[in-house]
Amino acid sequence: MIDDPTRRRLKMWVRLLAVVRQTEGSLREFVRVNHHTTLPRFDVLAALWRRHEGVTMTELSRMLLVSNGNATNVVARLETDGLVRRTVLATDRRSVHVALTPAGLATFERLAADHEAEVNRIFAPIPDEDLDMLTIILKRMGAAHGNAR
Amino acid sequence: MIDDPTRRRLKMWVRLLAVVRQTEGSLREFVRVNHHTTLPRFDVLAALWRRHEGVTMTELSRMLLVSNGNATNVVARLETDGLVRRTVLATDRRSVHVALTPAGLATFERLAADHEAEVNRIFAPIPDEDLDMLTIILKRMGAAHGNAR
DNA sequence: CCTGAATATTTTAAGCTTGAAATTAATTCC
DNA sequence: GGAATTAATTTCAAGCTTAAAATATTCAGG
Repeated sequence: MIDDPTRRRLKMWVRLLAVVRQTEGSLREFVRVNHHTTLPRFDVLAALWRRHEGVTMTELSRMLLVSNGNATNVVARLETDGLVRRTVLATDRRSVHVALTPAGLATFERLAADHEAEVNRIFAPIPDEDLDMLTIILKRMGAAHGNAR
Repeated sequence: MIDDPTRRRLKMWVRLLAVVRQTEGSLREFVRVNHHTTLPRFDVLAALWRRHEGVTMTELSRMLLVSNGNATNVVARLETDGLVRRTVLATDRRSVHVALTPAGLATFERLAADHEAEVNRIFAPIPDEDLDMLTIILKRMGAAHGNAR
């Protein structure tokens, strides 16, 4: 019972969740204090930066693993602030294309550099071997998720 | 630049976040469909189950890594449903003691068994070695977090 | 062409979450 | 003992998030 593999998986999940929540807490505080913004907004900007030609709302919500309604809200606020632009596609008027504005690009690039440095700071104590091993295992876990559904 | 250790840490974090979000999505769906409840409620019940003598609101929010106002809300809803009990401490009338009711205990125990099985199902493809390695690394990461602040 | 199914998005209602302000109680320090 | 500080919790406003319903558009058959 002590080494019950089911229990071991549960404990790993609890730890995984704890590490992620602590880290998210640190990063949330960091972007709030230093850039007056939030993680969901950062995530949207980052997704649009990676696909600088722009994406549809459906693509965006899949990239971020959030609901479509959620994406609508965050994007709407970013549009109000002039950081992203929404345009209805001429080829399919159901679809909405979202892309960074020049202001959004500039904002994100400032933000991203600091964010990366902060992530680096937070994980600095993790030895390189752990980091590599972790990345490999996470890659496999992501793949398993994809297959499971 | 390709093997920039800072970039490696960032990529690991992005993967970590993705795995956790996918898993949370699966678990959220699972508890919603099978038990008509949510993950935040489950988390509170689990924390109270682990400390069956009950905890104060402050302890609870620290255990769950959420804000105090958040804990107040979720606990208030659980109290309405008769799953937890709140009592002002006689020794310190500022503090509120929260504990499972018998109904809450019964509900949680049904829930927990299924939840554990689902976590097991989700992580079943992960080999035992990966699981052990992951647990060790996560333990170190948690410790690093503790030290960093 | 027209109707029905499928697709993309927004809207809605409810709940979750945060950070800050407000409230209440205990403690400390003259 | 009373004022000021500290501590525990709740309240509040704003934003985040989801699932489901509503809207609008496209597509596929007849």
